Amino acid sequence: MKLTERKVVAILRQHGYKLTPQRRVVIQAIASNQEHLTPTAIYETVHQDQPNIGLVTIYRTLEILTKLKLICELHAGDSCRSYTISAPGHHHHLICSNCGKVIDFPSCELEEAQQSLSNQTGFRIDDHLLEFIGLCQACQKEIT
Amino acid sequence: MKLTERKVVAILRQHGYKLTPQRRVVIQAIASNQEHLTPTAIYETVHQDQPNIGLVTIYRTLEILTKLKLICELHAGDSCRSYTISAPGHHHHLICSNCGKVIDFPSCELEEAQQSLSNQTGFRIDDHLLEFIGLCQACQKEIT
DNA sequence: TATTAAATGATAATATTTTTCATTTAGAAC
DNA sequence: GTTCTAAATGAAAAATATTATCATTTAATA
Repeated sequence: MKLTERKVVAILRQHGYKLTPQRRVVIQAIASNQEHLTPTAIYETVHQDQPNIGLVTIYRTLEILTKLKLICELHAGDSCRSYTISAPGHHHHLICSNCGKVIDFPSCELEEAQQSLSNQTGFRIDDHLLEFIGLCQACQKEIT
Repeated sequence: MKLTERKVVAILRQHGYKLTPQRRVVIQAIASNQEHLTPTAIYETVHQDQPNIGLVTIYRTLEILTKLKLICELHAGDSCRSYTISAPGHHHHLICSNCGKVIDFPSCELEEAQQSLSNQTGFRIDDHLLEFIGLCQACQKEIT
């Protein structure tokens, strides 16, 4: 279960951040969208409800939400920086390269690989980036 | 064993691309560097040998080399787009977050996970992005 | 309702990437 | 070696993305 809009809002507050209407719409835009969105796409979306919002505010909000791990930054595909609402705990993403839909999954079987890699190389491994890219069912049909 | 500068040059030619001095120095810069480099970093490096080279040429060369899979694009870390010389076949990267050093490793134990994920979601999975991020031995010492 | 630190928007600055086009050049043909 | 031609280059500008600055506004608290 991904975070809901309400929870994100609550956590933001718990961390001492003010809850502005601008932040609300940014969170809503991300949370209510199955796809991952670039900063510009988010800007265009929220601009409909909130015509005065500045792009800078989008960037600032994304920075905070990322820091608090309320949203995730995705890298695969065309855009090198797009966002989706976070699932709790350690997880990864499966992304549709056609429509951008994101599915997250918790299982991570990399612990072992990571350990042996660490032994072999002497690296201290802190983190990893894993994303799967493919076509969702709907897009498979659509494309054929 | 990663590709050597010579092999990259040969493959480039085999595919009908001309071998210009500019492309040579770009390849050399990437192949001879243990770290991963951003387009700008490559530009600054080659600029020493070849002061007239344009940044555009860097971008164009990187595009071709990536298409031919002679270099790999990395995403983790600060810069969302940097390059390292390619290892042959399917492989992934372990990156030092301090010095940028890149180690590649062939083992990929994701086939199984990928299959079960595909079954669960109905996605057709085409690709995946996996990078490990940590500190190399030298940097571990340096930092403490 | 008043207060204040935090947040915003406007603007500009900087960085990154792509496009356009006239000029140059690598490689093939002779 | 010379000629030819498509491909590649560099310069410049345009387009896009991101960050910094600062005066003004506002959410949260008292």
